[in-house]
Amino acid sequence: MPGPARNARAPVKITDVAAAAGVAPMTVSRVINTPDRVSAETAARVREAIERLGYVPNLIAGGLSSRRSRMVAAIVPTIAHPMFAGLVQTFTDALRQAGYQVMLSLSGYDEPEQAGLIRALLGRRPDALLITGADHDAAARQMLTEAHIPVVEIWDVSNDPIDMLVGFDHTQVGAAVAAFFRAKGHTRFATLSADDPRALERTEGFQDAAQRAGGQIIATRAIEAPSTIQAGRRAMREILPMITERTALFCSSDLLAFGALTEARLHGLAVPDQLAVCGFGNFELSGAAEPPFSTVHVEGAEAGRMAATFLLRRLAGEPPREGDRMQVSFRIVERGST
Amino acid sequence: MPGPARNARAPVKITDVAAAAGVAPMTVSRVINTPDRVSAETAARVREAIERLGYVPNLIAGGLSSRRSRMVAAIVPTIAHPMFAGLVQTFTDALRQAGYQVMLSLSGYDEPEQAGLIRALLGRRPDALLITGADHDAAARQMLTEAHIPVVEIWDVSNDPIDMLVGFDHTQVGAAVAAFFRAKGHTRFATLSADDPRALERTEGFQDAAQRAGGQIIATRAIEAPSTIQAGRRAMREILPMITERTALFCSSDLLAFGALTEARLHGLAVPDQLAVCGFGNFELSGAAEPPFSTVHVEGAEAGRMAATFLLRRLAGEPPREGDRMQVSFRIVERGST
DNA sequence: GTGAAAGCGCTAACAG
DNA sequence: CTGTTAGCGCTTTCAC
Repeated sequence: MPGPARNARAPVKITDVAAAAGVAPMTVSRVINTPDRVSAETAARVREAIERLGYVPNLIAGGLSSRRSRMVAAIVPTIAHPMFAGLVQTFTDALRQAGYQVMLSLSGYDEPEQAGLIRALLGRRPDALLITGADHDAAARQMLTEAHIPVVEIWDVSNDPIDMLVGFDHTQVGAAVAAFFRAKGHTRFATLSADDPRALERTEGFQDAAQRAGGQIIATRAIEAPSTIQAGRRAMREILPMITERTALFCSSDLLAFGALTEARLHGLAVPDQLAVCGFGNFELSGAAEPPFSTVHVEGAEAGRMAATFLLRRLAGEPPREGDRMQVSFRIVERGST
Repeated sequence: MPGPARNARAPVKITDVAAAAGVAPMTVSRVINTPDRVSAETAARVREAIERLGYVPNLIAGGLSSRRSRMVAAIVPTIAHPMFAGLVQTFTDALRQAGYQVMLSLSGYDEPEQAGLIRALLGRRPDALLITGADHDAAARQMLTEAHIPVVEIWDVSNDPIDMLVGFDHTQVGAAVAAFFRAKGHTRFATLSADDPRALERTEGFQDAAQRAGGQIIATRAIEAPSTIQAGRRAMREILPMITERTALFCSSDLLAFGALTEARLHGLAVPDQLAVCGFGNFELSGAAEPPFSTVHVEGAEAGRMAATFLLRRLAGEPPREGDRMQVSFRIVERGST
């Protein structure tokens, strides 16, 4: 047992600062947390002592006492994805400015461990929690509910959210792309998709809308999440033989779309005349590649900001309200591959 | 199976479980932390109570008492970068398996806030800390030292590390690329670089080695970090006029390299005959783009794993040792753009 | 194998 | 404006 045996150099604590400044510990606490309740001179003396001793307040102890950890837990599948990376950045920035620290956890795309992860995070008593997706198993949902903290679900919609929600309907995204293609006269459609729940929703939304509009699905491929360029190329090679006439392809990620386009070009397919392609995500790649390609843009950064705003509002003591369910907007960015 | 409904808003604590199981709180604690010191029957009874009440131990309280938070802080500039995303993933996974939670913080590329960030993290009393880079200002360095916890610096080398180190010499990377180009008979060189410290080191290492070998630097551009494809394209357009003869270009990131190659192709430059290009990072893009391009591969995932191993060793009570300074290996992956 | 007492370092709540 | 008194929920230590 490696316990804390080595107390040769004890860390500075609030009583040390208090003694050095000739005040009570509580006064030191006030200087740090509610400076306006302390006289200027006292505050100056205390600050000098803090500085001199290199005091770093123990937020663990403070959190236990105040029952506010000033931490917010965030669960996202991955950060390797520009989509989530951007969202996490803005979310984190917004919360940091309000004095909260974000505990980020990566859940990956297999969700069996989800409940365990949530348990581990709740053990740290975060003041609030953000979680990706709106479809959690019973155990996870129960823990989240019983934690009695503000929770925001992102990146999806749900007719039965746990608490707050900032997302969009992936089915609608797929349908919008199908409508976009239809308006350009397409009747033959294909899809390349990762197999995570939300990518599949987009794909199904696309297929359903395309078929309802009288179109034909001539090929579909689902690859194991996460999406990669190489997976896009491989999948495209498989469906290439089926593309004998003018076809419109929807990919659940820009990485897949880029891979598909690369492969299509190698095989001499004319884009967009023989093959029209639309991706999802509006990664830098989609606009910076040559030629650039069409994609669906989602306001991920805005979603991160909104999620933070919702949580902060509740953390400030405001009651839940209607507007706590927000649709994140998306739009199709047309770039010549369609 | 979730048990009887408990609508009481007060969270379940260890004393509730103890009462329900008819034991002392200490016994509940043992069942959770040192199960082998409790009789099987008692343990079973306690576990049943834990389950039934939905008890989630308060790690904040436990941490305060045991002086071990079971948290490890990690500071990286960004996660939008595949390099760091991979490193963070393996680091996090390795620590989670050992029962530690990683507090991830994004520092961005402007390092004035560095000390403030470190202070905020240390306030949570992490048991250990990982930080990117080896060049910290005096205040940051002092806090890190006085925290008396294991610290590992990554992604760089230093002749004066704070504690442990897992990195590589960016100057050497640049020099290796220069030698590689020289061996192919190049004498005219150019560079595209981000302006963060380590990218600049790689670039300078390249330039110095190229010149010492009798080569000539005909063009250099530094763009503001972080690197993007678009920035690579813009910078490439600027230096295109100077590429009148066979030239070898080193880019501090694969994103810049991809942008440069895209632009070069648009302008009809023959690759690699008129322009040879080598990137850095071995992002998926470098191997999956068509044509694929040469780059420097760094064992980032391995670095994350090693950093975790070093920290865990020390957290297990082992004393510091020599091997705590590790060179991460790199190699040039040749792919036809050179 | 189990329990009782005594804090961990800080802040809420209440004086003065 | 400042200080005092009690804990926060858990684990350490030591007793049985």
